[in-house]
Amino acid sequence: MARPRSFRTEDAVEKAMQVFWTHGYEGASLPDLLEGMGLTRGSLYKAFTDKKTLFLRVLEHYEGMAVQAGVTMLTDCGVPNGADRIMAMFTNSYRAVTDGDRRGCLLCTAAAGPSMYDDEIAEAVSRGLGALRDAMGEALKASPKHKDLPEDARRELACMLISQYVGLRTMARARIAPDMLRNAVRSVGVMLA
Amino acid sequence: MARPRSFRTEDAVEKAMQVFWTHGYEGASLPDLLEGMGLTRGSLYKAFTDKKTLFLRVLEHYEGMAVQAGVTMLTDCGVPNGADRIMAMFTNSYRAVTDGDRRGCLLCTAAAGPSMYDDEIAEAVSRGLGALRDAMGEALKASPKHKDLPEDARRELACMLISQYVGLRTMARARIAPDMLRNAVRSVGVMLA
DNA sequence: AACATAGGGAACCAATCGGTACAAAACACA
DNA sequence: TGTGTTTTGTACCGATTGGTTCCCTATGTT
Repeated sequence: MARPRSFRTEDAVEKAMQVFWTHGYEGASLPDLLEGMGLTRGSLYKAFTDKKTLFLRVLEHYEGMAVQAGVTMLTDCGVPNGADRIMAMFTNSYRAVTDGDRRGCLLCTAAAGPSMYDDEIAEAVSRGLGALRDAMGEALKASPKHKDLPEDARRELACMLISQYVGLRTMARARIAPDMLRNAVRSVGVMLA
Repeated sequence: MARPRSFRTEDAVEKAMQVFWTHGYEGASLPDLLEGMGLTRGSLYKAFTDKKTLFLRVLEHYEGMAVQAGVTMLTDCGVPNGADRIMAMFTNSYRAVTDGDRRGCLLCTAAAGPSMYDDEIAEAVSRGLGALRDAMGEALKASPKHKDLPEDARRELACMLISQYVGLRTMARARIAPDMLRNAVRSVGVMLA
């Protein structure tokens, strides 16, 4: 018994995600978001309360998209060797850069930014990176070289790989020479081989 | 034949560094800086032109302090095994967190932030990380396990270690569970051993 | 047709942003 | 002690920040 939304909420979140992804949380202004989402102030605030709430929605969306894609890749039994799955993920991150996508990872950008001061954002970041870490652990279980390691060692290695991931994607944003990223990825390959 | 500065420029830069270190570039407002540096708008703009110029000065200062400290640690021949020097650096980063310092690395925070849009800042970040990478390479030359590797492989490994460093310090800022950082560091230790 | 709720758009808000103008004060040198 | 030069402090600037409020219109349901 009321007028329906003229936009799908998820679409708006998706578009907001693109804006935050490129500009970061603090760097994305309201006008940026309004333009990117294709709606006006009134609609935005009615639908999402405020900027931070929108950002939390976006982080959830990102978890459901990019993070989930990573988890799927890492646990994809179609690739029998887990180390290969991990390498695929790192290689993808590197290729994104050579393809011109220097936005890095929304989670990693948020990690360096607002999560320092905001508990809810920090928690969302932790949650996303934790999911990736667990998926890394699963992948290692499917790696001939690592499957017989003690559980602790595998878990530690997964943490290291996440840290590697965060570093790689953060440097991508900083426009570090692509060589450095490629070298890092190659070295991860050597280490896992 | 004029009135002299009432503050030492380097002192002011040092204080500005502290502010930028905790708040990041965009997160540090002029009032934040003025209070932290203990001077007024007029003095700041006369001495440093504008915020960005000040930040570039700060980055230089950071290179001369923190980065140089890292380079010194990595190339310190007092510790004969280069791998030990590298581990000392990672262990220090972890201990900073357990000691309550969650600011991470100014360079890494800048990497995720303004270096995306500003060439000069991006270049300064690259320069600092490059210096650390080279020092990592030097340390590896002094590691029994790595000194006989081909030059390329060592260089690649150095890139990976830098990426690891950036990841670690970025996650520190994000208030990721310290366990994750400790695990990552331990795993680096295993890898280098 | 009437009602309830939604969106759309603009006007408006106080606060803050980085930055500037300028007068007064403080020093070095003669 | 003057004189000239620079610093310092403050008032002020326009622009932008995130956020609110309003009214009008559109579109469902009953």
